Amino acid sequence: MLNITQSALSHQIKGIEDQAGVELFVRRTKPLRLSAAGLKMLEAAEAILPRVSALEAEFEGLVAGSAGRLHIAIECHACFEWLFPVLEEFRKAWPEVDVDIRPGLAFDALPALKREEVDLVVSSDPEDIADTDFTPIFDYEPVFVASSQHPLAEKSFVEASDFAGETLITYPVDRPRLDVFSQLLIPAGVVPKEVRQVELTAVILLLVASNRGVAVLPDWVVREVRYNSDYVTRPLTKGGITRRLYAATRSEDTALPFMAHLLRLARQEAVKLQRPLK
Amino acid sequence: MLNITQSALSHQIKGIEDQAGVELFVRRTKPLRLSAAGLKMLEAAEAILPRVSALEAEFEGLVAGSAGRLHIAIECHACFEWLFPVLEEFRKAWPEVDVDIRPGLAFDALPALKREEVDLVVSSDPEDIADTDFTPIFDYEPVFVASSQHPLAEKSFVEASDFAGETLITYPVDRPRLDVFSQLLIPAGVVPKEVRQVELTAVILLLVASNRGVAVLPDWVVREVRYNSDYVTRPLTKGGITRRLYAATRSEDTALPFMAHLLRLARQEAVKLQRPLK
DNA sequence: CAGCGGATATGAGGCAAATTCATAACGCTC
DNA sequence: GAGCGTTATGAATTTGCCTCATATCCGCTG
Repeated sequence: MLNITQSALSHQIKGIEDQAGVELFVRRTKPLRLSAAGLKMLEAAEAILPRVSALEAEFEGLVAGSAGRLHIAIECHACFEWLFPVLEEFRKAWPEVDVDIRPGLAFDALPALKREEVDLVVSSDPEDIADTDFTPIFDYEPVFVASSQHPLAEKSFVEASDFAGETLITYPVDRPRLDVFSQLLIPAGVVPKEVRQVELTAVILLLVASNRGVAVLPDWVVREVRYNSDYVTRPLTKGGITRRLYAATRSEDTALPFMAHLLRLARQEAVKLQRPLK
Repeated sequence: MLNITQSALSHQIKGIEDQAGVELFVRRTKPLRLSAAGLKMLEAAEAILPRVSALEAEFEGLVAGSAGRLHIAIECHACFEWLFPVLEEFRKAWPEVDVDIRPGLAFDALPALKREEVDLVVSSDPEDIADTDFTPIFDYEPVFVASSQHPLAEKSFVEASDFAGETLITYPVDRPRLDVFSQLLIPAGVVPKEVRQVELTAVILLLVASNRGVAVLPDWVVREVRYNSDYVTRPLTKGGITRRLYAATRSEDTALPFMAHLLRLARQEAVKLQRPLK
């Protein structure tokens, strides 16, 4: 059964007994029987060995591609909103994949990707990094949101200078990571009167509605309020600004079946987001 | 830290990686970091290794004599009654000892002792077995119990022939294992009119009280009903029969500290049993 | 960006540990 | 108590692990 000679097994048993300092078998009887200590060891073995087998099975699934890890860092703060339904869908298809969203990596996400701390980074700023692929997911437009009572509601579009006297409500991240700053205000050298940082999208909208400030959010975030008369949404600059969202992955992982599937699902979800909701 | 060269460790890691078929470390970075698979393995190790240490600690306690196993078989059916409080006491003193009463070994208990299926047998029939010690615990007297309404209540003692017309209530074990039969009826060649087997002592007493039969029980079992006017107790034969209860143990175990302690506790408990209750 | 230095990997050789083969000892059964 | 199946032991052999020596890799510094 063990593909080993009887002698080797006998030597092994003796070895374990010497190491443990106890007799594992009752030799007084014929045939051999487990002693009290032997039973304890059997108990332990029956707890441990399946754990080891499970680990081996997990590794096997890992090389077969049916299992794996998919820890996601999102630089884009609002992306949670569309990512979550995607992951819900994904989990059903790949139950063996360990899915997680890692918060607190909003910055420094790309180095973390290389260090294998995460496996996918959602980002708007592709860089030319070796062994890292940036797969486009969808385009979006950062749009200006204000209360319909706000003076800027009169304009058909807003520009950098319009922000000079405003209170701008943003997510709590560094300014260069925010589209308003990186795409509009920093290039124009404009600084808003005040910047207020708020964690939740719903709270930002609440503050905007009560005219405590203005915000810039991705179009798909504000699609829910576009037809709400409390708010107005306006393009940034005359033609609007378009940005592209990417999924950054290690090149070795990009072709992984579950990774490809996630990217497909993400693009699908994006299409749904563009549909005006009725 | 491991008392091993760096080279050996590197070889070991490679060996595990080859066997598991996965990379345990991310070599892209400096210093080395655990990969997803490596983290899984670490998780498993942190579950398994303490389990192994616990086993080793248990074995250590075993050889030190502070731990051990004490599985008890009782041939004598009623012995449960006095054994239980003894074990309660014992557990407090030897928390590391695995104490249990093994039912269903009422017969064949001594061979089970040799086979190390149990570690102590309570028996009234010492045999001369090699490597087996019989330590006396206490003497008792099997006494006749009947309803005070029963005709035999008139006699000052009962003898074998008195049982011929009676319904005898016994524990559900083979007749030779019952004191009435082995000590009285079998030698005299008497067979009761009927034998009814009942599991619980309390139920036996109930049936006796309602005059559905008579019984023979150890004196310490019936001490509670001795002064109850529903019952009478009478010696078997004029002088009464005396029996001795023994604890049978493997000779190698008899001197074990916890074993000696249990035997002492058992003898102590026996003294309490002999005291008439007030 | 070259070059340095610490960290990790590789290869060959030696040695200890595990396996095997041969056989002895043991415990049952008849 | 002979005979058989089971378990243990010892010596020879093989396997596999460790060390030493050295190569390679990677990040850092100037």
